[in-house]
Amino acid sequence: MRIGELAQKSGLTTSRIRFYERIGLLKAVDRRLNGYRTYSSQAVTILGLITTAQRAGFTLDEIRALLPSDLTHWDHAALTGALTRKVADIEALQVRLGQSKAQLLRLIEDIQARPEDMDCAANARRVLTNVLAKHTEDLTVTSDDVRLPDRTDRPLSLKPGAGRKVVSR
Amino acid sequence: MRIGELAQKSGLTTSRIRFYERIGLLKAVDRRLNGYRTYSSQAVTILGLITTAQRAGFTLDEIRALLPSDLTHWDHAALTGALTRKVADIEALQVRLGQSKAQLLRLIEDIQARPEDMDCAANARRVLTNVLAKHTEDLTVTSDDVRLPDRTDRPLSLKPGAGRKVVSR
DNA sequence: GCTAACGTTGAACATAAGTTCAGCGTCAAG
DNA sequence: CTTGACGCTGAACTTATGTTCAACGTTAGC
Repeated sequence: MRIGELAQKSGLTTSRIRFYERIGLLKAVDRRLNGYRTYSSQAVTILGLITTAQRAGFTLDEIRALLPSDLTHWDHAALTGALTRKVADIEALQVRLGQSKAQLLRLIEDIQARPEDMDCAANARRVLTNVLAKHTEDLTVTSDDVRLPDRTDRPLSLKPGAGRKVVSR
Repeated sequence: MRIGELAQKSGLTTSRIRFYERIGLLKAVDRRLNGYRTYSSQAVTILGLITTAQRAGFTLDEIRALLPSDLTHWDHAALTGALTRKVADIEALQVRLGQSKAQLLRLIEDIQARPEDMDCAANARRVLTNVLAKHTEDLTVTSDDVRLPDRTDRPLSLKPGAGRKVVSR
């Protein structure tokens, strides 16, 4: 089939399919004499796998490292290893999400719990102090701490090495 | 204080502080006659708030929209609204994380549950079919469905509008 | 033979949140 | 007076995941 049909069958755009080829992720492609790409029905499966893996939190680089050229011949060890690590990543993120959610809920309550006799400015200071309490602790500790406190100070997202970043320098 | 001291006190880099100023996020800055930036101790608080909000999943744009120029004068309604929406975003992501994790665990089990009498190729096909089952359903349904199935087909991350994307076109 | 739909390419653009760099100015100590 | 640390600017670069565009080639139907 040509690229348009593959796009339709896989639900991806043609630009995305060409992009995957360019970065070496989709190698199952041939060329007709006129230069048109041709795909077998395997390509649909591969694209399905790619988007499924993406949904599960794998980057395209990770997927490329795991996807074999022959779909019937996987690297079992690497695969289950990567899957297990991804589960751990997810669990770590779940923990952080729970903490963030709890902090937000506490904050919402705290804002609404302004004592009748307190003016807004004072309330703001009170809430502000509470919000920054944990962070400031971190800071004062960090300032002459040797082991970094695991970098929880970054946006919430499921990135490959989200936990243990080794700054090679 | 000058920028270096603020960087040290806030734990951010000077480039990051200048960047925040450039994008209009940190307005609490004055200039000496020599061109050097000067900050009050409020700036430390503001930077602390910014990184705390970032950790909780707010983008810099969102933070800019919520941060008042006067820390004692917040927009209560906008703030609690944003906080509540962020909690909802987190809950949505928690659900997706749970699903992804469950799928990965199922997949790991499935890979290891290869029947003794089945060769690797056949096992690969079996597992592959299972993995893609849900996705293929989605696809066949989507093809002539009116309401989009809520775009769960994208990487896991906590982005502002992660749930309900309105394509204005 | 024309037109519409499809295909090709390379390059540029988009986003978010910064970092890095070159080239220059300022300031305090020795 | 020199040196080193600190500061300034604007521009370019980074990462990941694509999209968009212009300019051109191919093919099928009429």
